[in-house]
Amino acid sequence: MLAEEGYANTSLRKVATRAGYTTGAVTYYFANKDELITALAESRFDSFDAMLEGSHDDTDVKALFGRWLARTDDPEFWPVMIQLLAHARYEPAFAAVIERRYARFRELYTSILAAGQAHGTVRDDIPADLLADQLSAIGDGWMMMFPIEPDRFTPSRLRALVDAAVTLISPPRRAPRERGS
Amino acid sequence: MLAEEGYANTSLRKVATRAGYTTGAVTYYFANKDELITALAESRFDSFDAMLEGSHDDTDVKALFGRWLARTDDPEFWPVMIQLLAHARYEPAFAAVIERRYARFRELYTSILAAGQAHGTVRDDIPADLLADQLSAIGDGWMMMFPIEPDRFTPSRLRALVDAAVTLISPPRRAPRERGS
Amino acid sequence: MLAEEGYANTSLRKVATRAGYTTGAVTYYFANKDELITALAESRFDSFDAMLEGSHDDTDVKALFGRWLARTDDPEFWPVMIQLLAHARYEPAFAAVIERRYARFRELYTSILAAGQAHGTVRDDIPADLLADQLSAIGDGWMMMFPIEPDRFTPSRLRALVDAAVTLISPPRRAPRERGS
Amino acid sequence: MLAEEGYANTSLRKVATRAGYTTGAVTYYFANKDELITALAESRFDSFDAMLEGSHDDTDVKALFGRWLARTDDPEFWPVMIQLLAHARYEPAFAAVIERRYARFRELYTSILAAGQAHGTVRDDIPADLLADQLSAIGDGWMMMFPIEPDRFTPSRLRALVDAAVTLISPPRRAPRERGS
DNA sequence: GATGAATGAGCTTTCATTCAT
DNA sequence: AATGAATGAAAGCTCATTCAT
Repeated sequence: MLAEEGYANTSLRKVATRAGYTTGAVTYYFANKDELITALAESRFDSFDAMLEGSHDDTDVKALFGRWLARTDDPEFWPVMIQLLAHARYEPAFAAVIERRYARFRELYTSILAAGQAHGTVRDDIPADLLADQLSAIGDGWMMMFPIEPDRFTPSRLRALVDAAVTLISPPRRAPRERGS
Repeated sequence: MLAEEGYANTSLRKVATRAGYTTGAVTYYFANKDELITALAESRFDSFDAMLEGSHDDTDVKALFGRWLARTDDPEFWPVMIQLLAHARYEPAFAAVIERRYARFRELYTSILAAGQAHGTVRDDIPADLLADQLSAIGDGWMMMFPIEPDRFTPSRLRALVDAAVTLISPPRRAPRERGS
Repeated sequence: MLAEEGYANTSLRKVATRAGYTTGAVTYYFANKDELITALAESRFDSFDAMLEGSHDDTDVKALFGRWLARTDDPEFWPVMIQLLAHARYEPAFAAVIERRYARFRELYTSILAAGQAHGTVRDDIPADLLADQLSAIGDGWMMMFPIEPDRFTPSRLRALVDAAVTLISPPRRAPRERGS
Repeated sequence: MLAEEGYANTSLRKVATRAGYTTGAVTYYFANKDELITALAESRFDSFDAMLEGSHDDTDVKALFGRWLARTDDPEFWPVMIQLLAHARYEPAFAAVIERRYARFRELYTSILAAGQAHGTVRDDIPADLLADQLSAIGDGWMMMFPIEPDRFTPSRLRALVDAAVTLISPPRRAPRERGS
């Protein structure tokens, strides 16, 4: 519902009906709308965690991005996240959940990138935590535009974007060009 | 109101009251809520355009980012944009406005970056349009997290992020490890 | 509605329907249920004030009681007051209205009784303010039982109660009885 | 709950939670809300009866009033009674309980006052049953105002009110103004 | 004896919208 | 240009009640 109708148009009533229950049944399990939304957010982050778990001892940044992009398989995943993130600011308890979860992601990214720097597969002229922030921002930026312009995100364009991102964080190649020589 | 209360909590009533008018006055100027929100979006993009106008014949990418970040002076700017963008998907007429405006930005970015590549100030191993997409995504990603975790965006952190972004798109310096060999 | 159904069973919906309007029309005039109830209370006290106005420079306590009892003409008056008073405790703003209004009544009673004492028509072995409190309590006590046992309050019984109350506050008659002599 | 929140805000859910049970447990013992509230009323009247039992062969009206006022020790007693009485009208089965119980009280009062009249401790120019009604009304009147203006009912004011009530129903002393003649 | 799931109706309140004035 | 009255729908939520377990 969040993905299809947006937060503002998502009502307990509609959620209940869609689930084949009455409104009362929903409020029986979730004290209020906040709790319902927060539960949804936690569940989404859980599934996201599970995805990352696989790449835990991985230093392959490209594979990581690939998994992130694989989310576009489910055309609802990103739109849902956008609705949740956009609303977070106005539900402090909910914002706390997001802060906590996001912090974990950035830590993970940072450690992966730091490992990459140690192995020489990631450029080391920028601190790992800054690189993690940039990659995280790139992912969020894509996520934000995807619901608005899904057509721009063709598989080939996505591949090109991933390749470009990987190039950005790779160490400079040996002899880039005979510039000025 | 959008920034302070979020889209879901913004009503014509509240907007009218805050403006010192009655609800009827609002509906006199805007046929319906969509029109009001779309007008707001256009106005925001206009002010954004005006900002970019200054850097039109500019090839200094860092200055461009700086202007983008200068928006954090107005703590409402980014939150408003997030609310608008998050809602765009569910208001097709409104999404069209955003698509059109965003396309212009990316074109501008692309031309600036292409100019930079021609001058050798921007790396040319990635096509300018892909770089523009990445920079745009980075900006959007920051914008999205800012309303949720404003405290993370200290001036010094922002400066570090800008510097890192500039480093990412700069031409690779002579590979450091070649130096001593 | 208050009289017929009681506070707990009085809904804005029902009030609106009974008035031939929609719920929205009610909430247009009264921001919320409290305000509606408070407005009703004020109006009731106003009509009560008007009643007392007539006896302002009156020292005839019996006439005063008579007017109070005349309220039983409108079989709704007392039940409404009971509902309002019973609910007052749980609506502080509303309780304030009642406190203020009741204080005025007691002052008026006190001044009337004091005048009666000066004229020798009211016993003076009890301070006027205490007498006023007692009379006020008697009136409230009747009011409270009336809605529950209306049948007990026949016109003749009411007359007897008024006469008894007047006797209670009258000065002892000269030679009550040859008791003990 | 009745005392603290008022009848309109008292739900089976809240009662159950406060008792440490589920709603189902409440409906297991009480077929419906009416039955629960009626059971509460009976229990309250029982405890009130027990109080009166002690003064059964008592002719000391002052002591009787004293016991009535002692109820203010429990700041919930009167508010609960008010909620019950105010609601009685709208629950016929419940009103019947109150009628029956109140009738008993008045009978008791009447017999006590009649005994007092026989002993010369109570004025006999007003029939005992009317006096009983007045005293009952006074008690109810206090009870009604207590929850709204508890601060007015200081111990010393209560004592003064009791003394005044006793004076009201006492046999007239020799008329003071006759004294010196 | 008590729970937990669920219903269905109803509540107060808010809202976008309409329209006569 | 703007108000004020009113609608009608929907919102989030609460509630008494039922009933299988």
